[in-house]
Amino acid sequence: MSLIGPAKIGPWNKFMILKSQVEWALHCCAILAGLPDGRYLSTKALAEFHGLPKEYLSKALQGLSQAGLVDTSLGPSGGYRLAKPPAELTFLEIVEAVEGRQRTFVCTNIRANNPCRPKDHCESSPCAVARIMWEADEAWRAKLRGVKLSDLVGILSQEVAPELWKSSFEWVLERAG
Amino acid sequence: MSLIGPAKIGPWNKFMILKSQVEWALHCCAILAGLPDGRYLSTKALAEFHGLPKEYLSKALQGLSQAGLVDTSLGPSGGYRLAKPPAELTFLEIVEAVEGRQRTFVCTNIRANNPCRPKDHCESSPCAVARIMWEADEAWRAKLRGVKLSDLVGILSQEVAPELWKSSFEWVLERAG
DNA sequence: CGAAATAAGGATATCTTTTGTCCTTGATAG
DNA sequence: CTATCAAGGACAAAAGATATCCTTATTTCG
Repeated sequence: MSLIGPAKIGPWNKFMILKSQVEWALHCCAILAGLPDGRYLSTKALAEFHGLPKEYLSKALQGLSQAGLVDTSLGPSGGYRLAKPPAELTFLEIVEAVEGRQRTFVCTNIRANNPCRPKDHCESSPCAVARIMWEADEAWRAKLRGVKLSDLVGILSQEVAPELWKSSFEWVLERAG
Repeated sequence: MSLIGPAKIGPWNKFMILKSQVEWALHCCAILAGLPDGRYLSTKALAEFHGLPKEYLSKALQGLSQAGLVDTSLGPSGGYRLAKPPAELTFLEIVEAVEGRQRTFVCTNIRANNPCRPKDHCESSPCAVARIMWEADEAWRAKLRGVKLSDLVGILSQEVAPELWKSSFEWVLERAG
């Protein structure tokens, strides 16, 4: 059997996908980057601004907090702010804070099941297949490590319509404690 | 709140992960690469060699078949063989045949929920966040596109113990139709 | 021709992960 | 003192991954 052209897309249209919380966290950090010094923005405001479920967004923000990327404050006028300048915060840090640090390829070492293999056989190094897949993972990480939050803010400040940029800034300021 | 050092690993130790079928498909292709011209190896043999559930492995091989990476043959002495030389078959092709071609980052365009946004507002270009994430995806793909199946075979032929290499080859030959 | 082996693939079951809600606790500002 | 906040535990629903079983059409071999 053979098909002409690229793979027929059957049940295989679903790919490994990052959690939606990663998208949420990145957008939230972009907003926090515009916050004046010493002020905080609450989960409620961030959820409302992005049209997201507040309780679930909270889990993503807790991830950022546990990773030390944001500072938090309790009580009225509390919320989140960045723990360091946007120029020192990378995409990779944000992604990993929410999604974790595990590789996308997990080696289950199926070479060990080879029936020709002596029982006491011991592998010297990780499986070659895994090493290659891990290199691709590292290329992905390297790319994200090279992008700072300040880069995103720079792009947005050019792309977003000036009126929208301004009104959004004011919207946030009204709610920042 | 702040924690010293890297992210605390809580429930976040699970990362987006490729299907185990990707690993299986790569190892199976490595075996098929050593098959003499015109011969086929069955799902049954591939499953037994790698210690995998035959019926489920079959789904992965069907993915390879639908993508045109392997040829199949029915009946006794039937099975799979590569549809092209190992030097022309990339890791990316194999991974995508099983896992699909979708990006790891899905943009749900949450910027559209911005309450400051006019209702008739229309975006010119994809979200900047998505574009950055997609560049990382492309770096991952580029890396896998650069690795040929023949590269893997080359590494394995050097790393695998010569006796094991030889006995495995013979094991496969005995079962190849 | 008939029997055995094969790939293709549909139907179904189970387990894990993702997504989301609800509630309690302790801290803080006004 | 009260309202508001983050942290986080418990729980539920939906989606995806990991299988297993069965049917169908095809091919080889005796």
